[in-house]
Amino acid sequence: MSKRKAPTMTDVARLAEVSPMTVSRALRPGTRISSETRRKIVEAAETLGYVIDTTASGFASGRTGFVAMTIPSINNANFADTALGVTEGLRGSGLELLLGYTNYDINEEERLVETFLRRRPEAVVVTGGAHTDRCRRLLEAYGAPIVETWDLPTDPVQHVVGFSNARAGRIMATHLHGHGYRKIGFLGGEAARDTRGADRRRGFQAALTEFGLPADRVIVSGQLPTRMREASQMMRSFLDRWPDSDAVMCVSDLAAFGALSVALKMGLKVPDQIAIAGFGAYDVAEFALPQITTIDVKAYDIGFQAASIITRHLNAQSDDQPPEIHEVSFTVLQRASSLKTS
Amino acid sequence: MSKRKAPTMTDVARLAEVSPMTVSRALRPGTRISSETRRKIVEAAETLGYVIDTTASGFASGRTGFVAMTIPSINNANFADTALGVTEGLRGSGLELLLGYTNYDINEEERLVETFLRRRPEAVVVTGGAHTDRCRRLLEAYGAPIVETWDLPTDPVQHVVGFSNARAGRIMATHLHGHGYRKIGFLGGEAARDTRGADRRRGFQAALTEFGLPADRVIVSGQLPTRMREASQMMRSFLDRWPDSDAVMCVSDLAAFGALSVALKMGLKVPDQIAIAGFGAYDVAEFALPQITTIDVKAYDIGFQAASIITRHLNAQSDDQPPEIHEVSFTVLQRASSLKTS
DNA sequence: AGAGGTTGTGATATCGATAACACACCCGTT
DNA sequence: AACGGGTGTGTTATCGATATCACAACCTCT
Repeated sequence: MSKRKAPTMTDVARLAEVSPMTVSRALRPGTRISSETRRKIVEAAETLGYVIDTTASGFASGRTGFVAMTIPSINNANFADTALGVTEGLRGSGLELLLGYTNYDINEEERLVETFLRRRPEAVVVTGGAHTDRCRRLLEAYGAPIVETWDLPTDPVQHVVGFSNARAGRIMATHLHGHGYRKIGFLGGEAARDTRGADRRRGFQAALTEFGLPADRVIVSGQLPTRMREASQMMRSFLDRWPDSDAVMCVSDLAAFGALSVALKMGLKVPDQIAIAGFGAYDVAEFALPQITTIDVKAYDIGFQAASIITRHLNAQSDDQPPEIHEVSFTVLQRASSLKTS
Repeated sequence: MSKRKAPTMTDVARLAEVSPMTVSRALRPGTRISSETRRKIVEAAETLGYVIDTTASGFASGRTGFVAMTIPSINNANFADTALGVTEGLRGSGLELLLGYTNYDINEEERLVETFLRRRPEAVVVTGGAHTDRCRRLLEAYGAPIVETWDLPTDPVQHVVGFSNARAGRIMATHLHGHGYRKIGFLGGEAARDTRGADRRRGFQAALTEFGLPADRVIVSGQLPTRMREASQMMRSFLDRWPDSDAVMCVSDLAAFGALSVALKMGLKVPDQIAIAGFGAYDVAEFALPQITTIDVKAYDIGFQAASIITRHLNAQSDDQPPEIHEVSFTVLQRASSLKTS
């Protein structure tokens, strides 16, 4: 607790009777040093309680040893899986992952990205393809690999690992239509902040229109993220306004669970009177009664591929690698909540 | 494209036709500089997409401007709330929060703490009071405020903001006993890794014993964290082994939901045939049918108080402030899952 | 024996910012 | 006119480590 100063490499060097440069080598792998000298130095370092200062070493080597990642919400199983994929994909590269969350707000994202860039990460992973102009400029001016995830932006900053959210919405509409549902709605997908959810909604609506169905049964909440609480209120409004509806897709499984809860409390039979579908393959969709139909995105793979792009580009000799665009797959998990029993 | 270097202060200085020192002043508050010069410099910085390098500035100024925090799991609503509390509590102090997760593993925690200390954080917040010996030594030797949270360690490293998990378990046992349940079990609370969950379990068991009830109906899984999937399997084992049980507390609400799902699927009436209780006041406990009885911990407050301890001690003149121990409150939310209808 | 290579170590410059000092200028006061 | 004090800017040294080059000592091969 005292303000005594931490020992430096020079202190260690003095004690071991070598130059600071030799200490530096002794504490790193892959350097040429005699084992006797190294032993002496490691012993001196232990004696002094010396721990290397990455502020200084990163400064001198030009390497900070970390990758920055922004996600909309800390507490989200999908993004947590992607973060896990990045972490494991970076293993062995000497890079670690630092996370920050944006609360689904691109202004907050801009602030966060700037904060991260101040620490000079060796690469940046962001969620989504929508950014403030300034955030985009910062990313473009920053001389390191940038990966956008969970989306397929039409005009990417650099690398992309994602999927088409619009197509995911479209596929769920097709599933519901194929199982005989005709009065179909959507909960969530606020356009200004949850751009990926909004893309799913628009793809969903477009498909309904193509099937000759009306696509106006939509409830969008200003409250983000749309989770159980928000969705349960939205479901009440939805059933109030369009009581004859026979199916509803929700922007996420959490929302779907909130909607399911309301439907059951109101005495509706799911899926015979109303079908409910979600997105994201959360645990809660699997353990709900009935189980909730959802879309399983390879969230872990998104992160893992992002990490592999990063390590590949950081190791590349050439300065001028082209950006990579990876599309990941997703699958519909058809479950009881959207499969009529009769 | 990826190896282009990020712009430096000297680049900005050149463009704005001033010295680097003047740029440094222009980008910091509380420095003397003419507003015209500042305007010119800020404009040049924007043009270049320049953001200050805290590696270098921290190096020169001896301040790193961040607080490190370790949490067991990224995807956990309670810890996310605590992290949010820290973030907001630090607002205005010029400090930001960097998070790392330990996956409920104190060895991983040690590794993570060491990694953080290399970056010289101005304070460290950890979850829980159980650490490896070496981790403890590192924290004690590090000359900055340390806060342990979510627990009341008998021998704290320094500051503490937490509550007694044993007492939480005890209170839930009292609640179940008070509502007429007598054959009561517990799911979860693995001792080696989830020490806080284990404390809740032990407090729970101790209370049962005091009521003259057997306290051996316990299923502990080695799989961590104990969430819906793990808990559903544990619940099957539990009901298989003690089919006459009339109540069960689970280590968390996620586990409780998994257990509820199994009970309902097996045709058991909740709460009349079996009561189910959780911990943590997750959304899923509120939206489940029936709603799940749980304990609401002031997770946000834990973080906020930790932040206020940190800022207070960093600003203190004296070197020798005593450690602070804050106990936060929690409340039982009595819900349908443990309130017999007859 | 001499050329050529390898190994282990040291000396020096440097990374990007800021602290500390220096200084020129302007203003109001005596 | 001389002085004191504030203001805005530049110069220099420095934080703790590493990249790079230099070099001595030793080895191997012809």
